[in-house]
Amino acid sequence: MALESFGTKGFDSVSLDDLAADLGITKQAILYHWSSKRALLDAVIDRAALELIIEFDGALSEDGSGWSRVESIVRRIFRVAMRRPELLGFIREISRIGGDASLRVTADLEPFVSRATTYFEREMDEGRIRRCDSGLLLVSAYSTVLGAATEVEVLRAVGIEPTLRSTVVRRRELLSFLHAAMVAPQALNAQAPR
Amino acid sequence: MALESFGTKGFDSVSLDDLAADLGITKQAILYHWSSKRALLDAVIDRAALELIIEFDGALSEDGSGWSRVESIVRRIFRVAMRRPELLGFIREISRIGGDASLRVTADLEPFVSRATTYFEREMDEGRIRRCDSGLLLVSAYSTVLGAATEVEVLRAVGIEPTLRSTVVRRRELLSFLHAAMVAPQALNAQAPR
DNA sequence: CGATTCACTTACCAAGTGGTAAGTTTTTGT
DNA sequence: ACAAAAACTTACCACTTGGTAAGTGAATCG
Repeated sequence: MALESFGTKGFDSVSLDDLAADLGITKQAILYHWSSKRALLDAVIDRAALELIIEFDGALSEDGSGWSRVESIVRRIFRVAMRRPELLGFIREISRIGGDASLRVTADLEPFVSRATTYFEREMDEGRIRRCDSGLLLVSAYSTVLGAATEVEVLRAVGIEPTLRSTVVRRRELLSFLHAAMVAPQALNAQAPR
Repeated sequence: MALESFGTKGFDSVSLDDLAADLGITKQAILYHWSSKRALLDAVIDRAALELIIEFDGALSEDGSGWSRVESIVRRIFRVAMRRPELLGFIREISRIGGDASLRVTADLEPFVSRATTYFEREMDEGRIRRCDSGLLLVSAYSTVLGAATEVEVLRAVGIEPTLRSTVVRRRELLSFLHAAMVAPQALNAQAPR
């Protein structure tokens, strides 16, 4: 699948010949279905965005509120990062390519982003999440989770081998990190920063 | 400079001819100094790691303790992300390339990582930072800051244009996020980010 | 049945790719 | 001053790139 190659090796590093060879067909068979490599990228973007939304959007509709739902999303992201690392890698690759590709993935994911920020806003209104800019909170949480889930090399640099067991530990630590960062302090005298 | 191109466009997307044209020389002038494109990459890795260490390592030696020093590092990362985005982008690119390149940057940055985790451990011992795995804390903080500083497309997706003013806001929000995540509850009384 | 459309493949192509070989200018050491 | 080494350039080369043109066998349709 093109998504896997683009996500792990990068768009420019994967030739149509490579892709075709993996699929056991010829490059021209690909160019028959998509008019150019760039058109193929657009199709892959749409597909990746769809899969991401399917993975995560459900968590926003789940029962439970406040922290428990955030926890649910984080667990899903970790699951995706473990089972489909190329999906998250692909989104990052698109960000780097920039231009039209970024606009496309942004547009594709807009409904999900919109739902997530709306959800955060409501939780803040009800005092279950520390008040702050919901968009920035989403970015912080996103990049924190994505980092812990995908920055394999960085993890290795701090002496953490990406084994299954360490992933469980990592997820627990991260949830604790996020919990501390996001959840509004209950104690009356404990003042939130800022 | 090769670092800039590799960091923004990706290693495979930048040809030696492109690089040479930017520098106003010929491709073979590059291949005279480095035996291959790959050898050039190694040199750029070493240089990038050196510059990163110069930028950040000083913050670990600064006066102040606990949160104030973390804040100092975050401010430095933001400064680098604003002024030299290609540097952080390059590190991410190396992670994606993987293999020997990753090992090299890991080895280059090891002294800094070592100092940072040691610092965290001490702060935890003295109760100024919430106790947790220091390596994972570093990764979480690293990816959170790097995300807020560099994930321009993601920020755009949540409706944040990367202007100078928004960066200041973003940094303040992020410091607040990190403060909540890292600082031990007991230490909340005295120091909160402005 | 025959024609047409579909889903390819084979055969190319011009423009690049990293890299080599050999020649040329510039700097350096004595 | 002059040779030698350094720092290039020009000229190539084999190979890969995305993309085009034309042909081919199988399915579909009237």
